[in-house]
Parts: sequence; structure tokens; C-alpha cells
Amino acid sequence: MTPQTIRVACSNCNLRELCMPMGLSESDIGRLDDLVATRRKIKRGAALFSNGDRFNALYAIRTGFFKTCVATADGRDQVTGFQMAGEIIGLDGIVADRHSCDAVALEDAEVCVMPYDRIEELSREVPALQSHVHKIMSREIVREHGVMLLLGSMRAEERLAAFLLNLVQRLHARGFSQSELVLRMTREEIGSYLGLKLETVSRTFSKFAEEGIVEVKQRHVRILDTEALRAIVNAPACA
Amino acid sequence: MTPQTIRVACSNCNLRELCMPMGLSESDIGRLDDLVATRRKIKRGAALFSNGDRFNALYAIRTGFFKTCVATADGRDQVTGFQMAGEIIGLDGIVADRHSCDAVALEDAEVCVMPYDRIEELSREVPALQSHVHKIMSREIVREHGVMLLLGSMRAEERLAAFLLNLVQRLHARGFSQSELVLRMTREEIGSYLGLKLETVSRTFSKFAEEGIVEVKQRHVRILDTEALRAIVNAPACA
DNA sequence: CGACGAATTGATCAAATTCAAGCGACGTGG
DNA sequence: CCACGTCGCTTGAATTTGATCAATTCGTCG
Repeated sequence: MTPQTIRVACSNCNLRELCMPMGLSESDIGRLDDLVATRRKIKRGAALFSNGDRFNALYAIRTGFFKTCVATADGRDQVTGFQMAGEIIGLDGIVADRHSCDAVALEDAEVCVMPYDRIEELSREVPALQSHVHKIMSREIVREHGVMLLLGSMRAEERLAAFLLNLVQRLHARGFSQSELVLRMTREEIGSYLGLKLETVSRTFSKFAEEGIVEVKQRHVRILDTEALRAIVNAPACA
Repeated sequence: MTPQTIRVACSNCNLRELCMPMGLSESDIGRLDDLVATRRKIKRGAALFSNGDRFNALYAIRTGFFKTCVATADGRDQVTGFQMAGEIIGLDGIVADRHSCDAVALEDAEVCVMPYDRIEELSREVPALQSHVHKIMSREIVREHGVMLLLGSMRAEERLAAFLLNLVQRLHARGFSQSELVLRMTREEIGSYLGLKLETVSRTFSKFAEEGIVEVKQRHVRILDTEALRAIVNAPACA
């Protein structure tokens, strides 16, 4: 099997359960294979798409790790999310036919390119796909509600605890450890996502480490006390 | 024409251009009329839906003003948005078949109830509707990106300025003044949305008033210097 | 091995929160 | 129609949190 003959097919992709609808008939699954036009590799630090780019496809992440961010006129920017294998990015582009944020690979990555017109066409014919697309968008809306809650009403420790729990939970769903993780992003990027400065992120990591909740060695994090993190997130303000 | 005979029809609704797709054929418009099953009145302070409620419809606001909010386990809550006539609420419910936030009327309101299964069905047959639904969801995602930027990287004055500009712009699109508005929400609700305490909101209003940027009398706000507000939003941190 | 980017840590500072008091508008019931 | 009570808003003073400025240290990669 030479590279040329590799069939780009959802039907035998091990990530299918993450990005595709479940419980399809055999024939529908076959049709879904046509959704993915090509794959695309993105080098670490490169953008999959940028603010202002014409929108024409959604992307399913096969491997690698992304951040998405928006920027103000005056140069400040805000990380709006971190995305990993099996997640879909590009939804921001639908409304105005142009992307309104940047998607940057935090490590070498590969995505499945799903041309949007094909998604619309196919989801008219396959109700399960239609429903799935709606759910993906709704999920993103709900996720962002959670981030708003975090940014609007949590203190630094709560934000970082919530961030770690969320990351490790998503990694666990992909077969990784529940207690150990390697951060793909810098302190500054974490800070941007959490509405904190990088120094605050670093200090809060150190504080957690002192308290024996985590072990931190640069980007390697081992969670020693998940319950403590949960307690921090749900704490009624006072510790 | 007795009340019973009032036809609930999008085709002769003056808000149509806000909540329905444009450029439809006559026959498609006729089909869209079937989308709205009923209308529903909500008293000020009452919930259109609440966290945990079964999801079965999206709602187009006909009259009135809503807030949506999410809550933490420990009682804090976060306003995730304010919605006015012509806007669609309920998208959060699609992903899990249950609503994950509360929608509360800030004044007596009326909504068009659009059963979700009918939306899915009809949007399979009317591409313009399908596209419109996708755009509405994408727009909400992009709006929330903006809120994340606001919450994550703006100071109090910038947040309030951005909030006022956004409100007045949306009101203007509905035929209201560009410079005068009546707030439908309390300082506390504004604060929750902006990630600030009500005292900070009040102080910031006072500051703007002192500087001659706005005139504030309780919930009546008159914007005297729109450019100053814009400058505050785009200010590179230092004033 | 050296250099650069990333992370940690300390000291100081500013912004927003908290606590507290008082005012004003509005609605209800006498 | 007015008195009263409630809720929302404003303003002040003290406190807290996280930001800023600055100096090292750590790691990785030419």
C-alpha cells in the first residue's frame, strides 16, 4: 500500500466515534466517507486558518493540538479554546463566510478537511449527520457558556483548577491518563485563555504544588489530588 | 378579525428580516409559516426555560427582553447574554436535549415557539433555512468569542463601554435611537454579564457621566460621545 | 557550549471587591 | 392621595487580588 492508495475514509478511522454521528446504517456510513475531501498537515506554530480567511471547510483534528484566538484592534489577544484530536474547528466561519479567529497548531498536526458545502448537502440527505452538526455547534455554545462563567466569576485558583480538570477529562476520554498530562501550551497561552497573566498562572501552579495537589515540572503535570481540585472549583468563594 | 383568527405567520411579521432567511421564493416563505407552532407570553421575571428543562423548541423573541444565565454548583451565576426582539434563544438545548441555562424575561415578553423537530425537517427541504440555522448558531459562537475577549482582557471601563456600544447598536438596528436607551436590566445583571460587581458598574457609569461621555439617570442612558466610548474600547490599555 | 525562549520567584502597585451607609424611585395599601 | 417599605442605585473607605516590573533559573535546540 503506497501512500497514494491510502483511502481517506471515516469508516475505518479510529476517531470516528468522536467526530462522526453514531448509529448510522452501513450505507450512510459509506456516504459519510465522501465528506472528507483531503487531509492537511500543519506544522507547529503554523495557522490552519486566520482571521479574515475565506471560510470553506470545517476541520476534524486527527492528530495534534490547536489553540483558537481572537484579537482586539490594539493587539491584545484572547485564546478562546484549546482543541485536540477528534474535535471540530472552523465553526466561527459559517456566519460571515470568513473566519473571525485564528487556529494555530501547538504541535505538528493533521486535520481532515470537510468542505462545508458538502456538509450542508449531505446533511440534508442524512438526518443523523444533520443532527450531529447541530449538536456540535450547540456543544460549542454550551462550552463557551462555561468559559464565560469561569472568566466572569471565578478567582485565579478556581480557573486553573477548572482548566486542569477539563483538560485531563478530555484526554482521559481519548485513552490517556486521568492524572498525568503534558501541557501543549505556554503559561502565557494558559493565562490568555483563563484571563490571567502568565506570572499568575505560574504562581498558582506553584501554590497547588506546595499544597500537594499537583506535581509540576515545566509542562509535565501530575495530578495528585483530583478531589482537591474539584473542591477548589466548587468552593463557595471562601477557602 | 377575532383573536382566534389571527394567523401566526412569519410571512407578514415585521420582524421577519431579523429572524428568518432572506431571499426566499414565495412558496418557501409559505412553508416557513408552518415553523411557528404557537406564540407564548412570558411575564416579567418568569423563565421561558430553565436549566434542566427538556429541550424541544427554539424561540424567536417577538417583544420583550431576556437574559440567559448559567449557574455554578455553589450558587454563583453568570449572565451569558441579553436578548431582544428578533433574536433566537434556546440553542444551548440542542446538544443534550435539555437546556443548560435559564432564560428569564426582563420585561413582559412574547416569543414564537418553533418546535425543533420541525426546524430540522424543514431545513432538510429548504436549503436557505438550513443555511440560516447554521448561521444563527455560528453567530452565537462568534458573539461569545467577543464576550470571552471582553471578560478575559478588558478593564472595567472598556467592558462597560463595549457593552453600551453593543446594546445601542442592536437597538438602532431595530429602529431605536443611536444615543438614547433604557436599560432593561439591573446593575447587578450588567455586572454579572461583564464580570464585575454592581458597585463597579455603578462607579463606572458615574465616571463616564463626570467625563461627559454619557448622561445616566437610573436606567435611562443617553450617550453624548459615542467616539469617546469607541476610543475607550480600543484603547491600548493606558488612557 | 552558548543563546534564547519559557518559567519561576520576589517586591511593589493598581484595580476591583468588599463592607458599609445612605439616598431615591416606585409600588402598595391605608 | 399620601405614607411607608422595599429594592435598586450611589458613594465612601478599607481590603484583597492579581498585575506589573524585575531579576534569576531552567531547558532546549542550534
